[in-house]
Amino acid sequence: MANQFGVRIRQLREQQNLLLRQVAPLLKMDTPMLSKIERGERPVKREQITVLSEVLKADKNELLTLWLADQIYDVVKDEKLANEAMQVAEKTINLKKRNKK
Amino acid sequence: MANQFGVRIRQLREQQNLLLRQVAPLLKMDTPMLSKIERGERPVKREQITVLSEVLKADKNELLTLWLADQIYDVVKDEKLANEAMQVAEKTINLKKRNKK
DNA sequence: CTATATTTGTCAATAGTTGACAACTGGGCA
DNA sequence: TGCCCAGTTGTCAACTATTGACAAATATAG
Repeated sequence: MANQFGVRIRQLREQQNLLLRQVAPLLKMDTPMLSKIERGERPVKREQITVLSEVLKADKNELLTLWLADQIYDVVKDEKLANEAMQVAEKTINLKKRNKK
Repeated sequence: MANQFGVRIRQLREQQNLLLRQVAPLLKMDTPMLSKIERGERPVKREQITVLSEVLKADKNELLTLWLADQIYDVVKDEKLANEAMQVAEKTINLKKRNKK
């Protein structure tokens, strides 16, 4: 599982000298769970990012971007055609954006 | 569900005047299933792409690229930060590639 | 050794996916 | 009109995967 996200939130948590057991309850999970999330062993839900960014006083967009990048990476990580696929996907994204939808 | 892949295989099938009921059994599925796949209503498994490219005499890499692009698109389609995330993911991909793994 | 922080392993409950089938729609044509 | 035929839609039980929760193990510091 890709994990720039987990690495980053661990970094943020440690910078603020917060313990897993302090942060976990705020996210309504237990300590082992948060540990696993930070190490990318368990997936993070999109909705949890908002709470995380508040608790860790982090920029939500930064975290969201990392989280999305992880999802994307998971899709293509073992693929020879990763770069080609990314290009095609990017084209599609920009096309849809232009069409207001 | 993103569906450049489905659109393309439908196109290929129609170009060759093949019917759903002719192609579906070759892929070990029934007609409704293939119909749904072509319209993006059901996901396609990675392993099915090889068989599909053979049955439809298509370039496997082309189909694989479209399929991957669909997966990527599904991840970011409703995201404001889609482009940023794509950039980050691309960086990661190229980094890992450089590190031989 | 003890206390505290984190990690690992396990598992039942739940949620999601799958393949299969029946039923329906729409078009063509006798 | 009625009957095919190609494709579509809806449903559902069986299966698979994910989840949250907990106990136990490990690691680190005094």
